[in-house]
Amino acid sequence: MKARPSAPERRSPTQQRARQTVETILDAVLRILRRGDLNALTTNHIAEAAGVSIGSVYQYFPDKQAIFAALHQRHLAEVDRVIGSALAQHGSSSLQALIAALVEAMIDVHTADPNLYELLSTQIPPRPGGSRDFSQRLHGAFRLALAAHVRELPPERDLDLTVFVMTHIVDSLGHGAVLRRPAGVSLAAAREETVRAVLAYLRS
Amino acid sequence: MKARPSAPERRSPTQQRARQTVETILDAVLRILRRGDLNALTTNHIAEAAGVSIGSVYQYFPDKQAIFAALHQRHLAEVDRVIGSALAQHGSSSLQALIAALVEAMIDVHTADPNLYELLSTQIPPRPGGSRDFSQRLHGAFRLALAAHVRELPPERDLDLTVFVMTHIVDSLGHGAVLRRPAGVSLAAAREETVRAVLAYLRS
Amino acid sequence: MKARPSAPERRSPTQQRARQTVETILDAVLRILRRGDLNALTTNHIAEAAGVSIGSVYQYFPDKQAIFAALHQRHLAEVDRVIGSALAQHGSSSLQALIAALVEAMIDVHTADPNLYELLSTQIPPRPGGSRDFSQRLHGAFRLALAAHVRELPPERDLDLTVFVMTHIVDSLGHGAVLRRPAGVSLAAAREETVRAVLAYLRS
Amino acid sequence: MKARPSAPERRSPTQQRARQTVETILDAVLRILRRGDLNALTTNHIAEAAGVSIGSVYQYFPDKQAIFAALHQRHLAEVDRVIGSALAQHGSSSLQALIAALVEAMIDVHTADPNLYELLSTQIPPRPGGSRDFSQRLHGAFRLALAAHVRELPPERDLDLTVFVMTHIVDSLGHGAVLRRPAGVSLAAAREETVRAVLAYLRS
DNA sequence: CATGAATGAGTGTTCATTCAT
DNA sequence: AATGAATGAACACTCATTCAT
Repeated sequence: MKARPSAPERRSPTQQRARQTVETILDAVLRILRRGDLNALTTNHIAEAAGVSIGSVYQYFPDKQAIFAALHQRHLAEVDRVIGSALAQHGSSSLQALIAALVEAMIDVHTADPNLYELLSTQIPPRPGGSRDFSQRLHGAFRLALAAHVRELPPERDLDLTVFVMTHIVDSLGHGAVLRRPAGVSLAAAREETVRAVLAYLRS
Repeated sequence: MKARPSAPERRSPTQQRARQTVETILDAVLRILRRGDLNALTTNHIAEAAGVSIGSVYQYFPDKQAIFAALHQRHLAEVDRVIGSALAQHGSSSLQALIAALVEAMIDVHTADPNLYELLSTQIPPRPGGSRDFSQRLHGAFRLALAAHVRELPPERDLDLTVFVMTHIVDSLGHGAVLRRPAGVSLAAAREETVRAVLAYLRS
Repeated sequence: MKARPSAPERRSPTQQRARQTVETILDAVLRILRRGDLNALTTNHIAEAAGVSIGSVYQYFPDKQAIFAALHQRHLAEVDRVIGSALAQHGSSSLQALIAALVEAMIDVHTADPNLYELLSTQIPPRPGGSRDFSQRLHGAFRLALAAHVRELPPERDLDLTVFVMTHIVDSLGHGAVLRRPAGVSLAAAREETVRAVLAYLRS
Repeated sequence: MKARPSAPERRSPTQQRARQTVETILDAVLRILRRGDLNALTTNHIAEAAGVSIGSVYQYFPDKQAIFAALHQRHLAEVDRVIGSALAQHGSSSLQALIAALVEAMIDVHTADPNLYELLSTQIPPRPGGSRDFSQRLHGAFRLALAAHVRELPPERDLDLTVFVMTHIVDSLGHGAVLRRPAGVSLAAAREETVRAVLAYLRS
């Protein structure tokens, strides 16, 4: 926020280093989550995994919760990016293609770090009134997505409700497809089936 | 152990008292969960909330996990009961009515203690191969349910896959309907919409 | 202590049963000690191993210590018996034979339950002034034993001191021979060597 | 980390402080042992007696056992030192003087903290094959000590066996002289008698 | 700013002991 | 007497957090 009169592309070294440290810490958490060692998610271990001192962690995060909150933000940002990209590529395709792209995108986001979403849902207090952050984004995306295909859909659908349902179907199946998939079910099949379920619901 | 020729329904006092204590402890956990105070789920607090000493807790549960495992069993038993009852009442109704009953039943089970299911999914190690216990029950139920309506369904559906999808839709929406329902959406609407989604998926 | 007018060999059933229970409990402790599971020496486990209820244990022993104290008494009684028997058999043999018999006897007593003596020495508070009970017995035994062989011994030996030293040599080597014997040393060799050490000390 | 060209004896403050804390904790254990309050040997009490927090104890010791293991090491190091010093001073004296010096040295080591050795022997698992660490040291010392006096000793003695016996005599009497000495026996007399017993045994 | 030693409230758990049955 | 469910003080240990260096 400080004035940068001359060198436009330069952040103050201070801020840059700080940003770097924050990222390092968040990456360390993801690394631990990917190892699946949920018991290693202690502040001291996170610091060690990040290669910084525990003091430095508390320099940037007021408490442990704040680390997860930051990850939540990063997650939301990625969801934004991924949805935006899906809309850009398939905005003028058929409804089926568009929905498929969105579903694929959402599943991808969640399959990259399957434990992350579970952690966040446990650790981030779901603020009363629904996880606004999250579904507002999907809300907007789906509104855009569906706008071009209104005629293919039954009229009089409550958009809030529809997005609520779609979000949960996609989340839950994307998540479950990675963590709880039964023996005989392939990941690809689970994906296709999710798309099928969402489309069927939309058209019903 | 005392002779009791006429009243056959009596258990030995010893076992009865023990069973009672176990139930008291499990109920205390539910009470804490309902209060939403997830941080109060310590063994000592559970004992206090149950009105028994910490020693009594460990008389019946080898460790903290075992408490949750017992709740898991209770939950599964209730799912069994509820599904069985739905099948009994609507076994010969239309597919729509049957599915609606099942969905309602499942949602009811989960809405009674919305935090419980979340806790269990976090604390009970999902045994490799999928949470067999749980979906096996739904599997059987749906198989029975669908058997009478095969003609209404598209042929060649993979039952494992179908149950996997349905289970997640019902779980996720049942759960989300209670915990994350957006402002403008009523619980009844969420239920109806879940039924609609499941039926649409089944028929697709 | 109750009058037994007619049946001379009969104790009162009450007392006999009590005595029996006490022995059962003490035997259970020895059994646990022989298994080497020192962590299983809890009152509850002792009761279980004895096949009695924990309540019964406290019927006969005011507290846990008292159990070990009773074992201590039993141990002392056995030492008495064994020493007496050695004196009876070898009272008129050579000094060497007598000492050998005493040492063997003492080692036998300690090797039967090597952990017991260690436990007792840890758990029984060594009353100030030396463990009178124990060495008093050896004291008397050795006094008797040595009396017949005064001429073989150097004059002017302090008997208290001599017994103190002998007791410790025998105890320590008898114990160590079982629990800490190095690889290349046989039990028999350790015994012989103990006799040698004691005799050498006595004659020095 | 600061430049310190002239004073070479300084350790990094980090390590020094840590080392200090470790020593403080170990000293606290000895202090408690000297008070004889064996029940106060809890981790929390040790921390309190050391004037550090319980957290600091666990910063340096993985568990309670490790505290005793560290004391064991310290004890062994002192035995080393003391034996080395005895050998250095009396290496060329008579066998009697040498043995006397060794015995005195060992007794001194054990009389400083008579409860320590008992605790260690109870708490440190005696690794199979005999407490190598310990007797190996005495082994070496005695081998050196005896080497110069072979002619005074009977030939064909098994060195392992001899050291085993001597070690136990010295340990047991050194220990007993402090903790279980009978009323009429002075500490000095007990020491002399131990030397006499060891020499008599060696020459037998 | 970074460090990491130090903190201590709090956790899961044990076990000697009591007492209603 | 005998039982064993119940008790709860105490234990070993963890971990989020602070602060002197």
